[in-house]
Amino acid sequence: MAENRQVNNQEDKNLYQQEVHELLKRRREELEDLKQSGVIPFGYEYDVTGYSKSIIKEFKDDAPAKRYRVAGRIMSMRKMGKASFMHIQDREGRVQLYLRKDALNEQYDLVKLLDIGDIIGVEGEVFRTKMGEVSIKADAFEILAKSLRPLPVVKERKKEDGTIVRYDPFSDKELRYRQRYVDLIVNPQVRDVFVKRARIIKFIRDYLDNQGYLEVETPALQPIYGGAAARPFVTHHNALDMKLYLRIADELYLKRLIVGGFDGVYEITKDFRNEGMDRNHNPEFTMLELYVAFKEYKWMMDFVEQMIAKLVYAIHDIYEIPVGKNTVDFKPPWKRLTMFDAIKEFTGVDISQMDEKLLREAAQNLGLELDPAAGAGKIIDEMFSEFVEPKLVQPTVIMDYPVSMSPLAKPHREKQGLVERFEVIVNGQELCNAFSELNDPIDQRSRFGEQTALRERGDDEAHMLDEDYLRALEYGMPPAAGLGIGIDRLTMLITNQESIRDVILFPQMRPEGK
RNA sequence: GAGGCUGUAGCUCAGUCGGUAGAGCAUCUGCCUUUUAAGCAGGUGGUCGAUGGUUCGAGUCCAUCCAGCCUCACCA
Repeated sequence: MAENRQVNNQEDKNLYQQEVHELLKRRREELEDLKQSGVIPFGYEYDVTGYSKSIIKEFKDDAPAKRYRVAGRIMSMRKMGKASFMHIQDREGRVQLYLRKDALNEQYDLVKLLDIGDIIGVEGEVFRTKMGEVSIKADAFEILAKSLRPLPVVKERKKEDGTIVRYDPFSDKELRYRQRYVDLIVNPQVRDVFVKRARIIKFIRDYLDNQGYLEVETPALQPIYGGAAARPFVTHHNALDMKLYLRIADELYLKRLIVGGFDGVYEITKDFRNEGMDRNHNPEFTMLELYVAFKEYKWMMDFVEQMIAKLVYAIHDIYEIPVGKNTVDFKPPWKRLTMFDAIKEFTGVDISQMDEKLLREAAQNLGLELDPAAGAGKIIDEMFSEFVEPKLVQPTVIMDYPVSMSPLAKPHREKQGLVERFEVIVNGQELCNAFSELNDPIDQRSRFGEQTALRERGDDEAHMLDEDYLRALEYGMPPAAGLGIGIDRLTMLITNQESIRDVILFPQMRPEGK
């Protein structure tokens, strides 16, 4: 009850502000004026025959004028008494309109009721103005949606060298994320990032489909979560009266499908992890996972290298792209280092023969502060994260990880205590994670046992024992290589965005309170 | 979770030592039929994030809270 009242108060307040605020009030009055004069301020359709950029591109000064019907949002206006110029924005970009009284006759009176932000449809001939801009001379227009809120006005000026100066850009990050629709309208570069994101996902999907891999869907609601070390979101199913978790990874279900006889499956979907948020973490994020039967991790290295390089080329037409202050060259082959060699290269310390005690000493000599509970694997990971990872700017494959950090990966065929796992590091960050999949059910059970022990010691991110997954492995899973790529971070890299919030349309935010 | 920075008009921002809240754009009125950050003249518009305190007086100083960003921690 108290909650309802609060909501109502909030609604009242919003209504009140809409009533009172001068700019909102004015637009509502304009809307009434339009209705009074018999104009429908929210049209039903518009038969569009041309788009801004294409129209401008196809224009020829010496050819007969072409007619088009265009539709878009008014982004700027210059009203000059009996003639007006405006730019409308459609899916391709912007085009200038020229509206004059002697072409529009009595309809010209409506022009004074148009605002920046309104969506209109316009019909007319293309021509070039005295100042040289290809424009559309309107002989009719319709209002398709009257805008009732003032759009942030971003003015642009083209300098003589062709570069565009933007004045008063809509730049408040909080407002941009909360009102992404406004961000997309006024910041074309934001739109571009999300178009690229879509192209990235489509490229990957096409690439995998063309190689014969099957796209599948596995449960997002899971009774037992697994496949990664993370805390889950918990929910409840009413009819079954049971606790369910939102997936933190797809891995264990996809490998069940490898058991089932599909020999190449992938999924591109949302995972959910109940953790802190920062420039690299959003509670829901998009993962690609791929599993290929009868292959192992070195095959997967070649595969990822090719796929990512081709992806970068498909998006940018070049392998070298700017990432932050650096230029990253994705052209294969990429440097490959074992984790031990990488640590040796950047710290001068050879840890390949060290036991936990020696490792601890070596780490402390390098100035690392260690949790006393940290085991050998954790210490190695710390050393790597601290001294190596930040320095790897160019794509680098790091391989052969300690077994204790990889409970689902297959033991290294030659090196005791390691698994056949690799990550690709770019610009100091993990781009993907992959390994030869553990298919020995006895070994897998004992790995789960170690995780259970960790869980009992209070590590709530340790893996849960998944009895059904073990049952599946006991039927026999072919050897397989698996790969995980965070699509959001991949997109950050390829579009050179420094925050995950800039590649997610609606990033998670605290509730808006006023 | 800790520290730092930020919050002033629809947007982008100034605001000095505590002394009657400012600019540009948007918006309104008037003029203007090839303008383009259109122009010219004149207006409107503010719970200074919220609450409390100090003070004769707070946008400014103090405390608490809210939101955002950054760094660290946690975490892939």
